[in-house]
Amino acid sequence: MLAQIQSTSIRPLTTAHLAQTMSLLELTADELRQKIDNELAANPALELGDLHRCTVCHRPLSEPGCCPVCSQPKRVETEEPIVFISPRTDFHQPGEYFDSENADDDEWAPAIEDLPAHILRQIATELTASDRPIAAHILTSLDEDGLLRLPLLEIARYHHVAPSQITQVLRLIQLADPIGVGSGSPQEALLVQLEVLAETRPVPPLAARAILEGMDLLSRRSYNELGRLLKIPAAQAQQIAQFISENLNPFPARAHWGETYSSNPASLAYHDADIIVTPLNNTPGTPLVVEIASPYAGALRVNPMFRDAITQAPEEKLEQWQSHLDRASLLVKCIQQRNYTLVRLVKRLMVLQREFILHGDQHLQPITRASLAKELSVHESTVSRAVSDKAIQMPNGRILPLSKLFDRSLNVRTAMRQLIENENEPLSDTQLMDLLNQQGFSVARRTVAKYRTIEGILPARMRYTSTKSPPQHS
DNA sequence: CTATGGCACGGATT
DNA sequence: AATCCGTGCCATAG
Repeated sequence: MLAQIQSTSIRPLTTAHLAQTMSLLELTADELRQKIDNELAANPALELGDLHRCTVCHRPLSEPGCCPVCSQPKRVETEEPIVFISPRTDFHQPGEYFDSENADDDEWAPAIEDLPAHILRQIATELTASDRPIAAHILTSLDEDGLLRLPLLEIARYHHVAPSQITQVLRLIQLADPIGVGSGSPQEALLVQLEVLAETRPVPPLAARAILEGMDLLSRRSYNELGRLLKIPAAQAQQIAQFISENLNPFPARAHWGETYSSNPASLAYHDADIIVTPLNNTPGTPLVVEIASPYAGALRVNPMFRDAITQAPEEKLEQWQSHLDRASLLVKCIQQRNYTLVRLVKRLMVLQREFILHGDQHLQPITRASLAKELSVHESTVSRAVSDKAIQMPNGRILPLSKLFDRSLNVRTAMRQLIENENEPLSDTQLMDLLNQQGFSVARRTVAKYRTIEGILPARMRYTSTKSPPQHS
């Protein structure tokens, strides 16, 4: 990589160059692709060479040879993450990648893909050949809210398969990124979201029943009636309703739910994950495989013919050509710099947050951008730029903002939630504080209260009724 | 009197 | 330089 950087240098770096490197760092993969596309169109000195492909799986690579995954199929002895730059953002699947002859390099995914494509890409690897047309059928039938208004039986009949297979495919879709998408009703969507949410954090025990039985009451906000239905105090009913409205979304395709029905198209734009992490295999010490999306990586270069031609440039064109050449080489160089920084940063991040990635919120290390910057001996703002606006896809398929890996208090909050979840009698903030301090989290009582409200948990006094009332489960 | 929420301050983060 | 976050102090509710 370093050799490549040096080989394209023409004029020495200026502060303007550095500025561009920094601004590139804060672009997401999609934004970067757009910028490159613009530059490609405007600058004849820049060209797109052939993509390298993995010799085994044909996956596009930024460097010639075999991709890091195929070349290390059974490497389990190291916890060192495998981080590499990928020219595309697709999920990696050895052997099942594009056939090289069918791969249409001209047709890249659009910068902002539509919802069906977004979902399909997430679940593509889990679909069998016979599932594919079904998934396509379902995805193209989604309405604008992300709901499926088509009877399942109809789809089953159309494809001549058992309804159970349909539900199986549908299930995959529902668990994909706008969670709950493809559900038959807002109700169902809420339930799916609730279920997924419950995997990582406690949810009010009666929330499922509230959705199932009291949907109309929820939407009418009649908490008293809801309370009566669930045999709980109205205050608690309201708490549940609040939880639902804050954390769940009956229309998965809409980014936000609430009074603001303003159909804001920007909020519907799902952007790709810029980073994708998967465990290489399921053995305990398995390395993490991390792809960093960087469009055209390895293919973008300065046109060598253009460079040669400049020696014979007509006098009046010389200045313009030279500037084209400079711009082109600068962009290439800056992108390589960007990728290099990103790789280093992500690599370190993966080591630090390995437990979190594999085992969830509780294991998140409260690291700061500043500390990471120090370790990598770069400026803090560099880390800040690199992290901002980017999204990372976790092994479970969730796409979350990269900044979540820098949450200072998530681990404490999850610990606190668990304490409350397992409590026999409501614990006061002070008691919670003591317990948390025992676990090594030094937080003040006042802070516990803050976290509690952040998590939408009622004060101990109000929780009393909920614990004492019928211990029903759903 | 105890448990919480509000306000504001200082230090960390961006 | 602006902003966010944890915390202490104090008022208030129960």
